[in-house]
Amino acid sequence: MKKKDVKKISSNMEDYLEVIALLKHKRGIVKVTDISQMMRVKKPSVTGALNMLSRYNLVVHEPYGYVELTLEGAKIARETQKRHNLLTKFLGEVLKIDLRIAEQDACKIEHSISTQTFEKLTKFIKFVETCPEGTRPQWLKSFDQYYETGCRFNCKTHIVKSKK
Amino acid sequence: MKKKDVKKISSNMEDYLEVIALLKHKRGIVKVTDISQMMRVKKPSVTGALNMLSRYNLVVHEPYGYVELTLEGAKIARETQKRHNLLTKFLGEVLKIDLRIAEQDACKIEHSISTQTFEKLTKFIKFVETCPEGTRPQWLKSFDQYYETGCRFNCKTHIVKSKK
DNA sequence: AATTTTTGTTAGGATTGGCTAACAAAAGTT
DNA sequence: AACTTTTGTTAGCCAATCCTAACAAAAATT
Repeated sequence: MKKKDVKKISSNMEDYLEVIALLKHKRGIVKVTDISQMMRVKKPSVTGALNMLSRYNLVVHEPYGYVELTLEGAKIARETQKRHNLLTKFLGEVLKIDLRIAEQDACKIEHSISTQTFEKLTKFIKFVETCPEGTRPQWLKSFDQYYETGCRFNCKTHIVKSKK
Repeated sequence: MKKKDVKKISSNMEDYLEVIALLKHKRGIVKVTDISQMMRVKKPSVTGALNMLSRYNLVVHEPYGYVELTLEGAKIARETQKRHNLLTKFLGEVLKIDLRIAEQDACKIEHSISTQTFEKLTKFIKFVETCPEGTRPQWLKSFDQYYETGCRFNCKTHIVKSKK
């Protein structure tokens, strides 16, 4: 099956898969009620979503039984979570957005970013995290200050000074 | 009317408003066919969307007439475009994502970012653009290299070297 | 002015996704 | 075992979007 033939599922379905994976991980079993609570939708909506996910072969779900992800479903869930975590990290750690808001934004943006953006951003965060200067690179601290005060210290000047 | 009372419109409606504003700006008048082409939907879909936007008082549209944005509609369109441009800039100029892809991503993400993220990112870009080192700050060049080669030159070392 | 072409609307249908009310099944209690 | 509570499904409804086919209005042509 070529890439072009893979029917893309909706953001919504991605969200369901993500939640199912999370519950599976946290509790071992996945029940309609739990999904319902976590997704903040009523139970019939969950039943409906599960039917659709079953049609796409992304979950296995016998009526009144537990919910299981298929391999394909688990894969999509993992990928979605990866995007989610990446974005949360970028917004939270790099930009220092409030965690709650970073989470909310990540939750929505996660369905929209291209592979290329995902990869660039991954590298970018790695670039920030592996900075030899310590936890937070100088230039980012400089940005923090710029954001707070509207002023900036010149990177070069600063470093030269610190060597005195 | 308090903020909480403002009924939020869908991403879709935001897109229509954005396109209408764009056409208004480019051609002076806005016709169903143009919207249809730019949105890549059929004309009946446009008629439908315009009816909905009219109900929300975001456009004025007499049957068979031109389309006009109301003040409120224009405001939403402007804000959406601002988010769009910001994201395109960030992805394109900072991360150097291919322009086409940056555009596509921006187009989707623009509907999802919080005010806080918008503002932080705005400052971030300003921080990058007003860098005293020239067009592209040293740390970003360093990232470019890191992305290309997987290796990084130490910022301090580099600067010290360049002073010899 | 009559005809043709273009443009826009209506009517009717599909899909996704959510809801309530009512019922059925499973689990827990006495 | 019988009853109650919890859990899950079905049925039926609504809204947002999109579509096609058919029609109506406006614009352009002859």
